[in-house]
Amino acid sequence: MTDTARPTSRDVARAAGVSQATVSLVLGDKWRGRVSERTADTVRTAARDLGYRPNLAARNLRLGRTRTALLVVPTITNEYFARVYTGAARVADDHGFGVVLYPSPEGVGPARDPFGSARAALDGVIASSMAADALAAIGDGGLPLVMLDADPAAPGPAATVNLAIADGMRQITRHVLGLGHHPGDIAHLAADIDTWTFHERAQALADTLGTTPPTERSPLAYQDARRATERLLARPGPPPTALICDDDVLAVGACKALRGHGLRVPDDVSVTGYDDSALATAVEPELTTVALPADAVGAQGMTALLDTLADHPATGTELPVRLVVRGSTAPPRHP
Amino acid sequence: MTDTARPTSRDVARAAGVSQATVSLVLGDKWRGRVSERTADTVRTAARDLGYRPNLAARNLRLGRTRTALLVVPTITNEYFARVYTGAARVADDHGFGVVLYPSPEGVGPARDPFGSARAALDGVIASSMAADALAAIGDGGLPLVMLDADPAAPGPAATVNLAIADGMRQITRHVLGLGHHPGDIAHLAADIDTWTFHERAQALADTLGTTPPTERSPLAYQDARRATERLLARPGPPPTALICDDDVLAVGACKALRGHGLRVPDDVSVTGYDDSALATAVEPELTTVALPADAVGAQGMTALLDTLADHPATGTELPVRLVVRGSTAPPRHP
DNA sequence: CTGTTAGCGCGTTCAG
DNA sequence: CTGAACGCGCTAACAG
Repeated sequence: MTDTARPTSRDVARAAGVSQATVSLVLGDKWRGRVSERTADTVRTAARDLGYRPNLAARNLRLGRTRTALLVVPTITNEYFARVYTGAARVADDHGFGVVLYPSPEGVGPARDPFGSARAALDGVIASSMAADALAAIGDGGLPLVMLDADPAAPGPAATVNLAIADGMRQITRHVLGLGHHPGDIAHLAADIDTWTFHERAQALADTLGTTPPTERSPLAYQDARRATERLLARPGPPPTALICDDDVLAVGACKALRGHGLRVPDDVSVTGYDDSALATAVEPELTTVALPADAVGAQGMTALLDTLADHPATGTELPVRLVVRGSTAPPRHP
Repeated sequence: MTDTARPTSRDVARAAGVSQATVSLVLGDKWRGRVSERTADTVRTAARDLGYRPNLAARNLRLGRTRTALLVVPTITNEYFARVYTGAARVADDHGFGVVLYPSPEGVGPARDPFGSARAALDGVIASSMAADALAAIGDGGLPLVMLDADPAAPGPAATVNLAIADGMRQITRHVLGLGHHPGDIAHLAADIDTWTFHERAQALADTLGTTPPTERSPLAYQDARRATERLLARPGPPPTALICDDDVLAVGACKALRGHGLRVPDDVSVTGYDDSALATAVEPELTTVALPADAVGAQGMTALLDTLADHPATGTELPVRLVVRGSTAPPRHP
């Protein structure tokens, strides 16, 4: 009988012999001292018997808010964003909010109308790791916006939650230098993505090395990273003794390419990742990388949005990151 | 100026000097021969100038449908589900629908009120790879339901889209047997998840081997798979010469454990995965596995839901899978 | 303690 | 060809 028309609150009222308003009060849990215990129970029973579910569209229209936030991410195939979502969803749930995930179709580019496609009616938007122009498209929605892992100097968003991306890159670079690698022997496998987070990494790396390292760019996929690494190895001169990668995925692809050229990790070439995804400990050797508190980012982002919605002054935050040393880095063979 | 109240269709009407109805007709693209070209243009201009966006809640309430489907998945940290989503979203978009992703919080267990948490108002639900009892919770919503990768015999859903899971397991098992592995030397690293898809795998494996292999169960995570494999190796008697895993993630964890015990893959032990995720070619050696047409599953699922919504008779489908032979399998050392 | 009333913003009649 | 009027289902005021 799934074809039965859905009962409305009026149906419940009729069945319970009360008015719609009473139903609303009882089911909305605001009847303390306004409706008799017995009447309340009648209403609840009637609702249950009819299988009543409030019509969200009507409720949203009436209340003018939906208790729903949109989380815009560049891609869904990435553990980091899954963890951001988890953190955001947890906080949201604690406040009776829902989170709808919107993977920006163009990857990192301008989100093509998130408000049309993610058809939900929204109270606010959280956007993670988006390019600046994508931000513009989103900011246009007129909704409160919290940016995650994006340029804190950018205008528009009500609040920003950031990671100490540059600090992480400095830490890992110093770790490699500390192992005895010469600045001139270090190369950079960069993500071919035009966002703040990756600009930061390149900048911090160059700053810490005191020079701009040989760099190849690659999309965030194993095969691409492999090819990019091969381009790096094909350059004239001796191969680097250490390869600093913008992401664990790139690092894994790099390891494959190096191995394919008869180079051993970490004996011949040290490799570092960034993110500390599950992948980092799945491969051999395990990756030296930078751990990111992804769920804290999501949680803080949702908290900031909730604060904004409640007219509390939301501000910018920066979360620390942590160097994780594992087996993919070692002193250079010829110190 | 983000604090400006959002303009309504009435505001647009006022600005354009026409009535609300005219605005609705023009913006709804149903004005051919009912509104003058010039008036229509005035309306469109006014709407653009004001930055008008129709209020979804009101529209949904009026129309009684939301053009939104919910896709329920057991976990978001999985490439397979990301691909299912992509396929579903593509088809949905072609039909003016949106897809909201709902990662069932309890993993595979009963989804705790997907209609409350995924606050969107919904026209239908697509659920992938869910346990039977979770299905019950969802089916209760009274919404059209399409099940993906679930027991086709289960009652309830309007339609089912399935993979030839058993066939895939038969193919990969025959491949291993064909390499010369003895049925008694083959072990099974099973997913510790109580769903149809994994029951099928175990059943098909046992059927093809003609016997129930030594089995360890593990959650879908590298570390767990590693420990499970160690338990397998700790069993009395000679180690297996081939290890058939329910998933690529398990296979990768197994490879780590084997290597830790001084066993080489595939020389000492052959290992197989299932899914053909990006991971399968990221590790060394690359995994022999079964490729799943995940986006086709999502696309078919959405098509079936759309058909159901349009009162077309939707039926069950089964999609073929494909064995992919790579470097992780080889003949046993002592044939 | 309970019922009546009004209106959220939209799309769709029906009368002009 | 256009505008006025109605109601989707719900909840917040207010009246009894």
